Parts: sequence; C-alpha cells; structure tokens
Amino acid sequence: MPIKIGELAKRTGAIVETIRYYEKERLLPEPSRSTGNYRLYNDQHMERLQFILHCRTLDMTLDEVRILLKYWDEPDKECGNVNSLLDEHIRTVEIRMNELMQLKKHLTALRRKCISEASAKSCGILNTLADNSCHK
Amino acid sequence: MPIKIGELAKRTGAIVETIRYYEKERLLPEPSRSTGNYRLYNDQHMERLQFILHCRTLDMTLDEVRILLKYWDEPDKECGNVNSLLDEHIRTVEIRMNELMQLKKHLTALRRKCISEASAKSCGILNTLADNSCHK
DNA sequence: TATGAACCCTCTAGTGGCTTTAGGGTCAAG
DNA sequence: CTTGACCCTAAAGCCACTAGAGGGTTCATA
Repeated sequence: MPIKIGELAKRTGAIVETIRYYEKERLLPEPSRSTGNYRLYNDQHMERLQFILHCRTLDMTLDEVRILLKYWDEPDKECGNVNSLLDEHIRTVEIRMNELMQLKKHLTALRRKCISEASAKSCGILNTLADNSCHK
Repeated sequence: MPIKIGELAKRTGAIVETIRYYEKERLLPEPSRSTGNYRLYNDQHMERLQFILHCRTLDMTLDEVRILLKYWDEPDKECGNVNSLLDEHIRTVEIRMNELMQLKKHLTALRRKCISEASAKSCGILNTLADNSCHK
C-alpha cells in the first residue's frame, strides 16, 4: 500500500521538506511516482527514513549516517567499523559536554558580576566582557 | 599608532577574514584607510573586537552580541536587560547540556548492543537503529 | 631598477542540515 | 466549477564564518 509524502511525514515525525532533502542527498532512494507525479513510498522507504531520523536524534552527521546505511545495504559485511564510528561519536559528544560545562561556569561567574540594575557604564558584566586581561 | 588588519588579528587571536566579516556585519565600525587602501585600526577597534570575541567564546550569537554592544555604546542606559540576556543564555546552555547528557546515555546503551565483531545483518547496533518501536 | 615575499584588497561561493519562498500542478468534495 | 488540501520543482535563506580567485601594495634584497 503505497503512501504519499505527507503520510510518510506524519508516520515518521519528519517534515515533508526534510524527506525531499534526504532524497536529494541520496540518503533515500527515489520512490516511484503516481500518475500525477506524486512520490509513492513503501515500507522499505519508511524503515530507512526511520533509521536516518533515529541517527539524527543521536546527533550523528549525515556523513556518519551515510556510512551506517552502507552496512545496512550490505548485511554480510563485518560490523566492526560500526562500533568504532559509534565510539568516536560518543567521544565528540563527551568533548562538547565538557566544553559546555566550562562555558556554564564562566557564564555564571560573569552573571554574578552584576547583581543590581545599574547603568551600563558601571555594569560588571559589560566591563568584564570588555576586559582582555584574561587573554594576556 | 594605527595598525593593519594582520597586526590586529595577531593581537586579538582572531583571523583576518573574521575581522572583515564583523565589519561587513556592522559589529565593527569601518576603520580609516591608508593611502594604499589598507584598513587602519586604533585601540577602540581592538577593545571592541575583544569584547565581541569574548562573547563568542561564551557561545553567544552575533545577535546577542549586537544587543550587548548597544549598551556598550550607550553607557548611561540601565543594564537590566544585560542581566536577562545572560540569564537566558545560561538557560540555553543548560538545556543543551541536558540534551547531550541524554544523548550520551542513549549512545552508550546503543554501543553495548554490539560487543563482538559480527556481520552487519546481526549487529545489535544497526538493528536497534532500524527499530522504531521506541517511537510507537 | 627589478623582483620576490609578505601582506593587503574585493567579491563570490562553499560549509551543514535543513527551512522558506515563489510559482505552479493534482485531486476529491461540495 | 470552484475551493482547499495536498503535491511538485527550483532557488534562496539561515548562521558564523572560511576559502578561493584574482588582483594591488609595500618593502627588502639582488
């Protein structure tokens, strides 16, 4: 039972434009068309789209997804590289988390510089931002 | 003592292209020019650039920086909105941190699905990514 | 005086992962 | 026969730069 793009979007939670974009990027194969030139999708398309969306919720890049899809397409290959791709991805998430923790520390320290509403001239926040002594 | 763009870049840690980009975006005022049409910067330019760079290391958007610069330009204004801008920014950093923590949990759970190198067909990682039961 | 290296200029296009917009076509119900 | 919901393509816009093409300036050295 083939479905149109709007129905596929509804079932997967993607938006229509994103689906067309994935097709243009060759992450999804071109589906067949109706007489009125509407895209017609089947279950394989839906499964593949769900795979992609699942990877994206895990913040993988489309290039990473492309690699995983290659394994998906060749089920007899060894999956060792899938492991290492995931390990690397976990590392980048960890790094970004640490960066954000540092960031938050700096921001809250900065926030404490101004406790009352004063004039911009004497605002501890603005003055600290202008201060470059920490870079010297 | 006016300096050229390369020297300004060296002193602030920015790269030349970024400085020209900030000028195009009207974050930095147009500097004067030498006879050979080279940009010539003074201390005010440097201070302002440092302010911007400092904000950027704190992951603020250029629109946020623009708002802060308005206070910088009007030192007699009340700085109450500086506080709330910062509070909001801290909130977005916190939200992103929580997202990443969830993400990491999911990723490490996924990683455990495949302990040995097997074929892609039977790889727990690929099968979990394909599984949409968690979205039903 | 010529030349080369290091710097500077403008303008344009590319990055990622979409989203938005413009300007249409298709199809079923009323 | 018209309305409205859906669909189509192609191109531009988003952010914050970065890179590249194609040239000009400045200064030291041969």
